[in-house]
Amino acid sequence: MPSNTAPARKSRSSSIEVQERLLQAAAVEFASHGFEGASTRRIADQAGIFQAQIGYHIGSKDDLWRATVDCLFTRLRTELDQAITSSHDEPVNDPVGVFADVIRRHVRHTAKHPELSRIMLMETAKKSPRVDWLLKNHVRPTLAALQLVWAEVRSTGRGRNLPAEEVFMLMIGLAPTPFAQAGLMRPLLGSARCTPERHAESMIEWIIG
Amino acid sequence: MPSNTAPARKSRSSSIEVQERLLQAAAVEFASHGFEGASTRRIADQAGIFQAQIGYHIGSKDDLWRATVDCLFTRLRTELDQAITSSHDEPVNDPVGVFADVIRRHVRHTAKHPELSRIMLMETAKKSPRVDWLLKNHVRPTLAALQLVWAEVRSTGRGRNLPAEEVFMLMIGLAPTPFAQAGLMRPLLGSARCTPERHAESMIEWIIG
DNA sequence: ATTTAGTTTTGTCAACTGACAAAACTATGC
DNA sequence: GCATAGTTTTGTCAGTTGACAAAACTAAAT
Repeated sequence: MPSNTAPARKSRSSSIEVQERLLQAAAVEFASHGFEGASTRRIADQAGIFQAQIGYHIGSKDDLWRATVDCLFTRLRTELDQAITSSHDEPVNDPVGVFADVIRRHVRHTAKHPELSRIMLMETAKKSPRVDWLLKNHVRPTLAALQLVWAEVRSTGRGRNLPAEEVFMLMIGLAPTPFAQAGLMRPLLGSARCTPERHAESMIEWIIG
Repeated sequence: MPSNTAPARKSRSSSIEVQERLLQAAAVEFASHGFEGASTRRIADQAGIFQAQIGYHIGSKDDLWRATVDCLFTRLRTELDQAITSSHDEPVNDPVGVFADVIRRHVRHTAKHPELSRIMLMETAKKSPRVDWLLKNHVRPTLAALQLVWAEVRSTGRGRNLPAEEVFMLMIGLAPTPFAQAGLMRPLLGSARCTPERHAESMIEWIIG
């Protein structure tokens, strides 16, 4: 690992920039080949660095996977939090509008960055240390935040009569489908129906009604 | 490849039996590691044969993948066809009941054999020769059959006002979620909600209403 | 100018990958 | 009993994998 002390050295390509390219390339590779199928050499090539630098900057292949998911999930969480926390500032309280906004942001984000959905799709077949880590550090915290919003929606009497768990399944299972399985879905549904905007409105209808 | 002529020889373990074990093992391996991550040696070990026999009985790794998907999809199609064709014999015509039966069979089958759903999940991220082959030989024919049933449902005035394409997406995207992503979904939703029966009824409610 | 910490580059390692060749084996047909 | 077709077993091939070691390099601190 790089500098753990001192006032941050400078370097030929600023270490941070290297890590960014690395995590970006890793996301694409893990998303298209899964953890085992992914090659650290291909990732390094794509990032324009040497394979051994992965070990230096991040660590093992497993460390790289976790760092990649950390990065992707943080970006998603930031996006969703904008819908949730911004509502607290407003005087008017419109939980339904907030939840619809969450759905729209989630779908848009999934369409623009299908990597996270695909990585989760591939690694969550059965219990594993990686899945446990994923649940503990990212999925459960995110869903806890969503659950609060959904409870508010239900308390206004609006929204379909669905338990929060089913809403989560609809969001996790359905939102990425047209984009994370684009090779199958685009020929099947047509490109028009695989638009984020259109898919988001469908999902709002299904979940909120 | 084995006997292409003559009255089917006998052998130490009947060639057919070897292929069955092989395809079974291949399904599990491809489903858990994807095409690239799968190892023909692990598959052979699991089937209790030597790696070189794969080449003899089936062919290349790619041939093995296609043979595996052929086998899995045929089994699914047989299951679904029982719901569709059996209704033609009956004097009473109840498209809604038939479609609900299709959903129940699909969900049950996906729960019992998650391998096909997982293989499709992993390989259909983007267009590829394998995806083209999958669409042409299996997905499109199956969906064409389903489309007829859905049209009948809609013509009775029942069933939600959804285009067939969205119904397909719901079925393909949602039916496998609790089982093909069991490592994520069971801890999240609880085992009780991951029952095939319960999930099937939820899906019938979402699709037919 | 020289030390020092951070970073890159090159090289190597055993383990594994899929494919192929050829030998060994086995049951059947004649 | 012997040839034959079908099947299994063993061995090998070049290529790739993740990890590690060490050298080379660079920029800042003294």
